[in-house]
Amino acid sequence: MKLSNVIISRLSIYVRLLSELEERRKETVSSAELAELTGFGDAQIRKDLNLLGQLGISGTGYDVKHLQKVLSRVLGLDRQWKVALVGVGNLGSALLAYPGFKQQGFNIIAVFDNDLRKIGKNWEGIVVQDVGELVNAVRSAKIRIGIIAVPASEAQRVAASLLKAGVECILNFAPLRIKLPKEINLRNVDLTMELENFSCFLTNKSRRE
Amino acid sequence: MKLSNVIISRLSIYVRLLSELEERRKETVSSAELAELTGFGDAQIRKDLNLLGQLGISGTGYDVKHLQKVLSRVLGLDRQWKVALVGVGNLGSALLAYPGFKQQGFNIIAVFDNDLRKIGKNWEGIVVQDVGELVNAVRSAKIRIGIIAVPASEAQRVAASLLKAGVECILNFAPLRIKLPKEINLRNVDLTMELENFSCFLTNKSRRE
DNA sequence: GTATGTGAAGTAATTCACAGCT
DNA sequence: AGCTGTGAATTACTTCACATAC
Repeated sequence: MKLSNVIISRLSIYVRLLSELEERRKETVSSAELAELTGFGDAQIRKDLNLLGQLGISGTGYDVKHLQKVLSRVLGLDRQWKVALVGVGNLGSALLAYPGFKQQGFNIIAVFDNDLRKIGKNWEGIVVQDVGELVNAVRSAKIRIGIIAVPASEAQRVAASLLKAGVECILNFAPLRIKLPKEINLRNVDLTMELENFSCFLTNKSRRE
Repeated sequence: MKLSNVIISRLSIYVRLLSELEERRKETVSSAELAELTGFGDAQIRKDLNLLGQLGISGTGYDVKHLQKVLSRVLGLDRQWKVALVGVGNLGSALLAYPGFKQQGFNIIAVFDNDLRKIGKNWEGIVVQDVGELVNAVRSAKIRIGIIAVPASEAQRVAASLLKAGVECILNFAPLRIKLPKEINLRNVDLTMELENFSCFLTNKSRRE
């Protein structure tokens, strides 16, 4: 079963919505209701869910509890994941303190920086290690997910270390395109790019008016 | 000229790459070189750039300086944008301290929170205002871009206030799908979703092996 | 010769619309 | 009656391939 990124993104949204519905003791939910809640089309929701098996009941909808269980399993949320974070600047610290990660089973268990003032310090309960120790530390802890929250100038080097350490997935916050072999699952969160989308939108909007 | 989001994202990448090339005193660049640097196809790059006019010179490539100027204008990077930030928790503080925004002309000039301990305090040079003042403050400052960095439970309400205040673009960091009229340019940065993509990837990968 | 601009072909994602199940 | 599952149609995005321009 090969799920594309856009589908996985929607599954993430469904699973969150479902836990909400479950809390509200809702037993079943129809694709039309999910469409209303998410803003996606109802057919799309049925298509997405149908990829995971025949989960729906005609005339009734989907069983909230069951669907949530299936989605959680498919997304790998029924287990714990170890994560390495590189860079404890403003953004890195914020990520480390973000409670949402642990809630979903993502545990940042190793943190690295190259700033001597930070190395050895306790940061949200984790001791910051020298980035020079990254390869060994990440490899021996068998960490498969890495987060890059360092300045752009260092990001490519950090990525190379993570690769060497055997990491399979990298979330990059540095505003540049890292080059990595394509078997690595690389995702970029580029905040400036998001704002540039807005400025482009507003610029062209005004031009039209 | 209607540019889709994927295209705007690529234009953002090009413009950054070009400023790098300009610093290195590179005069011209070909679509093949840009393809090598970005990982996109060369035809795609030519298609993207061609949307902005006939900017290339056959047999030579694109003039770095000129192309950069055109891209900056299209993306609206040749002017200043006022931004409102709602929520000064871990993430909000990190965004406020992030130097990349100001560099690109995005100035966070108003900050809001509902925490009495934060209201009135100076945060990176800006006084935090009560979220109750948001509508008036944002409207009178004519701010068109808003960033939501509050917990999920409050995000929809904050979005409604921003809408009321006349904001046209909203960047949402809360892990839920906000409902807004479609003329608002809403973009979501969902960190948990990114990690869920990884856990899904790793789960299915292991299953295959 | 080298690199652009661009129709045509190919691929992916979404929406439509309805047969068939409960 | 109500809602799913799904081929068919549509739309969006990407890649190919080559005539054209420098």
